[in-house]
Amino acid sequence: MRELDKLYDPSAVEDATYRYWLDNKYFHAIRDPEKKPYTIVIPPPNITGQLHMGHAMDETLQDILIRTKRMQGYSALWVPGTDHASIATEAKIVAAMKEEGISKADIGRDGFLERAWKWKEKYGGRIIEQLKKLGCSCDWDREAFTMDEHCSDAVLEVFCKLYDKGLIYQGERIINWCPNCRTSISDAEVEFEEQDGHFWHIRYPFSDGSGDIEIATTRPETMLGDVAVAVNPQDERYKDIVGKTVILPLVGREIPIIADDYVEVEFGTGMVKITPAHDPNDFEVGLRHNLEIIKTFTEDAHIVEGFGKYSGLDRYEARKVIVADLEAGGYLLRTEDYKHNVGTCYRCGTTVEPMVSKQWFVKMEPLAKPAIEAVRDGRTKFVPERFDKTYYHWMENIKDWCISRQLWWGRRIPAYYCDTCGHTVVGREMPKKCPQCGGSSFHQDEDTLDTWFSSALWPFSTLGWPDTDAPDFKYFFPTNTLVTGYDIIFFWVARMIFSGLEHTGEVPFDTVLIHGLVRDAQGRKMSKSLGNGIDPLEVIAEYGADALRFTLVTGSTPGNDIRYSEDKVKASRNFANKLWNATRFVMMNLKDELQPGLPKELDLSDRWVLSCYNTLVREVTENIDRFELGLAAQKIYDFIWDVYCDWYIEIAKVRLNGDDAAQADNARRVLVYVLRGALQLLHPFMPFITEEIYRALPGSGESIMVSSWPVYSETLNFPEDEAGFTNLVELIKAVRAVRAQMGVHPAKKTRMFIETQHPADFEKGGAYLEKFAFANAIDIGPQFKGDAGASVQVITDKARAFIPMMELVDREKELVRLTKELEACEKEIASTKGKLANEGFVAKAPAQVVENERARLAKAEEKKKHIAASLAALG
RNA sequence: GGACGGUUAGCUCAGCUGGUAGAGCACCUGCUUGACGUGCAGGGGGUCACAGGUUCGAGUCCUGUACCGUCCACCA
Repeated sequence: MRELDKLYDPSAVEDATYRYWLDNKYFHAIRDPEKKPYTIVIPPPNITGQLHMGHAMDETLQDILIRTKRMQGYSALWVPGTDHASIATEAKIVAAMKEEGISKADIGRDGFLERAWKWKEKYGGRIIEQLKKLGCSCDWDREAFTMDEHCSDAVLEVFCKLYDKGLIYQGERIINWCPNCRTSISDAEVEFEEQDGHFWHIRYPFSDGSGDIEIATTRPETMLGDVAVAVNPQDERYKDIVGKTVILPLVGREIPIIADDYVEVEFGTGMVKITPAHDPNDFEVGLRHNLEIIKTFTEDAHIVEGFGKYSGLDRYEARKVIVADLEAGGYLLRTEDYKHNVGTCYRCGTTVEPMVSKQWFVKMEPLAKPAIEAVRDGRTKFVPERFDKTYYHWMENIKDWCISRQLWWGRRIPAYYCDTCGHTVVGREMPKKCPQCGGSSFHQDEDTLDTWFSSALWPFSTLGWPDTDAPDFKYFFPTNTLVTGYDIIFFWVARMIFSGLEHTGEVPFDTVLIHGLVRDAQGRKMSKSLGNGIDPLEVIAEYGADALRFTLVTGSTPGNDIRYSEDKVKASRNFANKLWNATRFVMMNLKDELQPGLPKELDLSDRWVLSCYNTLVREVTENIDRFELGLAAQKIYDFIWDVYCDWYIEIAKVRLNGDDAAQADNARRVLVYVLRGALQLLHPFMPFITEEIYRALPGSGESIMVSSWPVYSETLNFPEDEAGFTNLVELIKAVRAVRAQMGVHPAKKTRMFIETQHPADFEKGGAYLEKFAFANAIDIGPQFKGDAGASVQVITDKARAFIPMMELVDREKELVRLTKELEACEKEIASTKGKLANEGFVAKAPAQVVENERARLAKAEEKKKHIAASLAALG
C-alpha cells in the first residue's frame, strides 16, 4: 500500500495492478486435467465500437463470474475477441471514403478490402484496451476475431457442410433490402417503427367498362408493379367480380381480380392490390396464383426504366407524382391519415424496401427443432427463465435465414459459377473443372455472409473447431455461461444454439445469463442521437473502475433494465473509500510480527464477527451460483460497512488500545482474517482495490486473483455467541437512542447499573459498554437498589439499564416515553399471542416458524415486565 | 392482435423456494469520536397499483382490472 492517504485514489492503482496481473499471466487459462474447466466466450464487440455502458455491464457480469470460478479452483477461461461487423464497418468506411470523395467503385474490391483491414488494425484494438480499463480478466493470448484465419475456416466448413446437406440454398425470394446500405438484410435486422402516413383510396376501372372498384393503399408508388387485385373468396360482396379484369390506372395494364384467403374482409375496402415484387405477402399470393413479378425499384429505391416519366424518380418523389397524377386523372377517391408500421434497417434506420432477389438462405426448420428441444429439456437454461418464451416463440415461427449480403467486408460466399455453363459449385476452394460441362473457368459469388453467420460459431470457432481434436476445443467446450442482453437473443443466442447442436452435436453453453439495458437517469435508452450516453471511461477516470462495476451490479436483478445515475457511482466510490480506510486503520494498528490465522482464544465479539462472516461466505457463494450477483454484492457491502466497520472495528479498538498485549494481538489477527476473507468475496466485484489491499495485508499470497475462494466452515459457526452479542448491541442501541432523544452530549459519561437475569453476556461485554454506552462505571446485578425515579431507564428484553442523570430526568417525559414503549410491546404481544392462539397456525406452520413466534412472544413479555417495573418505579 | 416485464419510503431500486417490509440517495437532529465528514450516532417516512381468490399466514402464489414499458406479428 502506498502512503496511507485518507482518500482512495483508483487512478493511482488500477493501471499498475492490471499490468501486474498481465505480467503474471493470471488471466491465461491452462488446460489442467486436475481441474474442471469453466468457460465464457465474450460477446464480441464490433471493431467499430467504443465501450458503452451496455458493454460495461455485460463485461462486468462476465468478469465477476470468471473471477469467482477461477478462485474456486476451476480452470477458468474467458475468451475475448471482436466482430468484423460487416454492415456497420463497411458503412463507416464508405462514409469515411465519401469525405475523401472516393467511392467503392473507384477503388474496387481489393482496394476496398485493403482499406478495411487497415481500419480494423487502427480501431479494432481500441475497444480491447477499453475492456482492460474495466479490469476484465480475459485470456488475451486467446484473443480472436471473426474474420481471422481460424474463424474463417470454421465459416467455410459450416457453409459447405450445410450446403451439402441441402440446408443452404440459393433462390429468388422476397427479402428485405436496405437502399442505403445497398444490401439485403435478414428479417431479424428489420426494426418496425410506427409512422404517420396516408391511406389512398384509388379507383381501378373494369376493363369491360362495367364500372370500377376501390382499393386502398399506403404505398401508391408500388402500383406500377401491380399484377392483380385480390379479394377474399368468402366475401359475398365481390363473389361475382372474381375473374374479371381491371385496368391499372396510369400504366394501362390489364390485371385480373383473384380470390385469396390472405385478404381480410373487414379491412379497408376488402380489396388488395397485389405487388409481388415489393411486398412479402403479395409475393406469397403471387406464388399461389402464379403471377408475374414486376420489379419497379432499383437497388437505391428509384423507379426502374420502362415506366416513362416515373423512371428514375426516388420512391418518395414517385409517390408524390403518382398521387398527383391519380388525382388529375380522377382516380383518387380520397385520402385518409393513417398510422402504420414501417420496416427500417437496424443499422442505418432507412426504410427497408422488400425486393425479390437472388440470395442465399439457410433452411431453418430442421435446425430450429433440436434447438428448441435443447432448451425445453434444460440442456441450456435461460436466466431469468422467462426468456425461454421469447426464444421458443421466435424459433417456432422462424423463417429461412437470408445470409448473403451485397457487401465486400466479410467472409465471401464460397460459391463458384462456371463461366461456360453457369453451373454452381460450392466448395472450400475454386474448382478446377466444371462437373457439368468440363469448363475450367469460374468466378466466385460476389456476396459476403451475414456477420451473424460467423458470430453463430463463436463458442467453438474460437476454441479450435472445426478441428475437433484441438486441445482447447476438447477441454473447454461446451462453454458454461453466456452473458448477454435480451436485445440480441435472436441475432446471436438462438443462432449459436442451433449452430452448436448442428456442428458439434452439443449445446454451446449450459446457461444464458440475460441482463437488461443501462438507461439514463430519466429511464431513457442511452443513444447517440439523444446524446444522453455516458462514457464508461470517463466514469472510470473520475470514480474508478471498481465503483462503476459495483454500481452496475448492485440494485439490479437479472433481465431487468437499470438506470445509471452518478449518485449511485458516488455511493459505490464511497464504499471503496470506506474499505480503504478500514484497511488503513487495520494496517496502522499492526505490529511488526503478526501470527497467521486465527488466535486460539476468541472473545465474544470475535466469535460474533466470525460467525457473521461465515454466514456471509455461505450466502454469497450461493447467490453467485444462482447468478444473483446484485444480492451477493449487497450482502458484502452490508457486512463490510455495518458489521465489520461500524461494529467490529469500533469494538476491537478497546482491546487494541488496552493494556493486554495478548488480547490486542488476538484482535489484530481476527481483524486481518476477516478483512482478508471479505476482500476475497468482494474481489470479483471490485478487483482493483481488493487486490491492492490484499497484497498489503501480512500473510497474503502473491495475488488475490489466484487465492482460494473462502468456504463455509462449521468451526466458525457460533450461534450462541451471535445471540449473546446481539443482546449487548441491543442495549447499546437503546442507550444511544434514549440519550440522543434526550439530547445528552456524547462527552457526558455516566454511571450505569444493569439489572439482568443474564449477567454473563453483559459481563463479557463490560468494556464495550463503557465505550459505546458512554458509561464510566458499570455495575451488573439481579436488582437495582438505587433511586429508579432519579435514573433514566433503558429497557431491552434481556436487561434494564439505570443511568443516574437526575438533572435530566423529567418524570413526566419519562412516563410518556416508557408508556409508548409499553404500548409497542403490548402490540407485539397481542400479535404473537394471536398467531399462537390460532390452531391452524400451530398445527400447520413449520415447527421452526412456530418456535420463532414463541421466542418472540417470550422476548416481548420479558421486556414488558421490565417496562412495567420501570413505570412502577417512576410512581 | 400475441407475449413478457414493471407498479414497494420523496427519488432509484432490492426483497431467493409464502413466515416480524429493506438499502442507497434525499430529509431532520446531534457529533472537531485518534481509519474514514466520500464519515459516526440517532430519527421521520410504506393499507407493497387496485379487486377478488388460495392459505393458519400473501409484497411473494392464482385470476381479473388499470396505468407505464418492452418484444413479436404486420391489416394492403
